[in-house]
Amino acid sequence: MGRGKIEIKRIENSTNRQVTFSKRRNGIMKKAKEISVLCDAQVSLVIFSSLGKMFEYCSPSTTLSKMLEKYQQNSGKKLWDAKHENLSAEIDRIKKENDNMQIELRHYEGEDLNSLNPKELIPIEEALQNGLTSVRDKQMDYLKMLKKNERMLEDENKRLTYLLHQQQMAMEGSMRELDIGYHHKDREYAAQMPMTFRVQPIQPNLQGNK
Amino acid sequence: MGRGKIEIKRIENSTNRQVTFSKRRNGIMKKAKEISVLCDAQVSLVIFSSLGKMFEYCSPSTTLSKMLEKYQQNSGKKLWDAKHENLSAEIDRIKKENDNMQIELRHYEGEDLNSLNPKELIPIEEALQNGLTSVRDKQMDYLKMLKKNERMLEDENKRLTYLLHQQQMAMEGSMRELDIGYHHKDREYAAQMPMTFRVQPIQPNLQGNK
DNA sequence: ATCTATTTATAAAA
DNA sequence: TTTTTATAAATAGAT
Repeated sequence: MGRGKIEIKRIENSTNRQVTFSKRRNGIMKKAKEISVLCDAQVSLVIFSSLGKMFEYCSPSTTLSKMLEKYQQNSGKKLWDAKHENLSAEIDRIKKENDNMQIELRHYEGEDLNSLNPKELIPIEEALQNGLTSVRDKQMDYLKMLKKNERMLEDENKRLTYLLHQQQMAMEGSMRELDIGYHHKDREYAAQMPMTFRVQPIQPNLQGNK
Repeated sequence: MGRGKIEIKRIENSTNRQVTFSKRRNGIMKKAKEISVLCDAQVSLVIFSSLGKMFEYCSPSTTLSKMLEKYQQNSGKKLWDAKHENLSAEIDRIKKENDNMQIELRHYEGEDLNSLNPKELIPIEEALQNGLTSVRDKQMDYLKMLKKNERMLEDENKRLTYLLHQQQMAMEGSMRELDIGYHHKDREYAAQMPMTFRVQPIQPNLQGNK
């Protein structure tokens, strides 16, 4: 339908091909619109040019998504279901894993044991025994740590008490030497001592080192 | 392009509409094929008639799925991603659940305890203790069942031994009465007794009743 | 379906 | 690209 008849085969001349594409694309779009209107049909048309440019038509009464939904129902073919199936398979796999763990947990918690025979009880008992031992070891560790901290605090306290006493003695001595007629009690001196001179207790590490 | 020009609006006559649909559908399919070949383009065309019948064309160099994949990339529009996202969310949810159970299991097995503080160890210890108690109770149940079976077997054995002895005595007695000159020993009579007369021990129930 | 008068699409040229 | 125009192709209405 033009000045000359053409064979239906790839147009080798790139420019001609582009021009023909443009014209025929318009033509096919127009036809798609027309059949939609004339015949009350639903059409979806997606075209990619050889250079990857995209063109689309979809009947106004529908959407591409709806069309594809119907397409799948109608044809039984799968469009995205490869992905869906991958995801679904993944879900099934994880759910199974989940169920197994759930069962294992319940067994550890002493439930659903009737479904097990005596031989199957043995590894569970062992695991529980080991777990219990580990947990109690860990608790013991914490206890030891607390005790150790306590001892450290006590030692530090003794050291500080000693230092404090020494200091007080020293100050009392120098006060007497520089006697200026006032006789203060020890605790009053202590109260007047500047903050920076007071002995600070170390901060005990109650968390242990983790 | 026909005997008369037509307006592009819905054809009210149902038969005409059907016929026109059929003709134009062929036309548009042909055009789709032609542009595919002539211009090296990729075309996907899906048509539903007003009665819901489906027709499809897709360039031979591609598939509808691939086209739609490209469509999504190109347009940024989402076709199926609502569904995908649902599934993905489901997967995430289950995976999280999974991880939590995994951690719980590891704790029960006495691992990764360093990430817990002393307060958190207590419920685990309790659960383990309870689980261990339950498992051992169950094992005890099985033991009791075995013992019970054993007792039953012993009782049955006694009963059978008694019956056997009684029978042998009875046979010995009648043999003497019908004495025919031969003097068989007891065990030889027993060996000649037909199978059906021999005492069968009951089959003990080693599985318990579950 | 098939025919065919007519409209429409478009190849080649500009 | 778009327009032009000669011609091929599509198709409306009839059969």
